[in-house]
Amino acid sequence: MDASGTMSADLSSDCERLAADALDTDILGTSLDFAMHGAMAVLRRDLLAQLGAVRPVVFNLLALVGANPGILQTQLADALLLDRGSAASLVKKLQQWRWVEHRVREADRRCKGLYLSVTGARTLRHLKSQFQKHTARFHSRFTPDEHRQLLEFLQRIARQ
Amino acid sequence: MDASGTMSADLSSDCERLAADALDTDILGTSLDFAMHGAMAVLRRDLLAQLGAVRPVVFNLLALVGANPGILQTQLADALLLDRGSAASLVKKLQQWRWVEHRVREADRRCKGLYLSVTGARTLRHLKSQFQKHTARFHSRFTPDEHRQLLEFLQRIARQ
DNA sequence: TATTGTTATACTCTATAACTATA
DNA sequence: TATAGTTATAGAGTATAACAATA
Repeated sequence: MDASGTMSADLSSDCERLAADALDTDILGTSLDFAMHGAMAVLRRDLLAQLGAVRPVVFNLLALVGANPGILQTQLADALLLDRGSAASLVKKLQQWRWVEHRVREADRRCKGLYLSVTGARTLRHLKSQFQKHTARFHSRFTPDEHRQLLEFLQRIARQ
Repeated sequence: MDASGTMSADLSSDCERLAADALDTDILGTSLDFAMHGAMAVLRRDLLAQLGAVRPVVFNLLALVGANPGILQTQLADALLLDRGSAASLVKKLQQWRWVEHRVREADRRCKGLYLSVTGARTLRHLKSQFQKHTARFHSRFTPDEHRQLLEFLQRIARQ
């Protein structure tokens, strides 16, 4: 349609856009992948703005170390859905920032238990309060039942 | 816990991992962001394996051009949630592969309408059948009602 | 001045693979 | 031989910004 609402028979001689809602989204309209992509994009943009310079994966890692003092890198990798190399790079960065410390386990010197530093613990508390603001904005779009249901749906997809 | 099921008072002298299901997931357990991340990872891995060398975004782009002959790059960018630069790079690649062609609109020579080539149309048909196999694997985890509900939930998040 | 498209560049995220040290 | 961790590299995906052509 052009601006006056009539069909344009020849697009190549009419630079009006097809109206956005006149676009045929084809498979995209019912694609789980694409709907997920869109939801992720919005969620992520909001979370990034809320956490500032801290990446979401760093927040997740801090939360896990905070809740599981002595956790190993390989366990972090598993829980965060990362490979060992990516987990190692992250941990190295967090150690340079002095947010995380490690102690080699004497019983098996290959293993390093990870712990939050005092600074790391303080940072985590701050990030959690920021995360709560982010979470609240999206929780408010769902009833408690809907939210539980959505989480269950997502976990059903993630289950291998 | 160690292998015998007793608590280890001193982790630093015990290299047993905390059992995976004994990990405290803290906020990750109820985090929409993390659940979404996990679901996306599984969906995406499956889709990549099914589409072979073709990236999901390329499939989405082909589907849109196929369903909307003459569509503009900026419209593609909007629909695919990309910026114009990324859309331009994609379109350029697809033109080099001879899957997509363009015609400059004489009424406004800034605009290029995009169309599938014969090869592109054939490729799209193949990719759609591959995509269906992927889709079927995940649809089977949901009743039709649940699937509709999940899509609606995701769109509710994506709505700005 | 606004819009379409182009190009170069850079950053995030993650994977792969080769490596060391320890068991 | 297997496991924990390290490091270098590469690729996908996307954003930013400066640019040209057209309106």
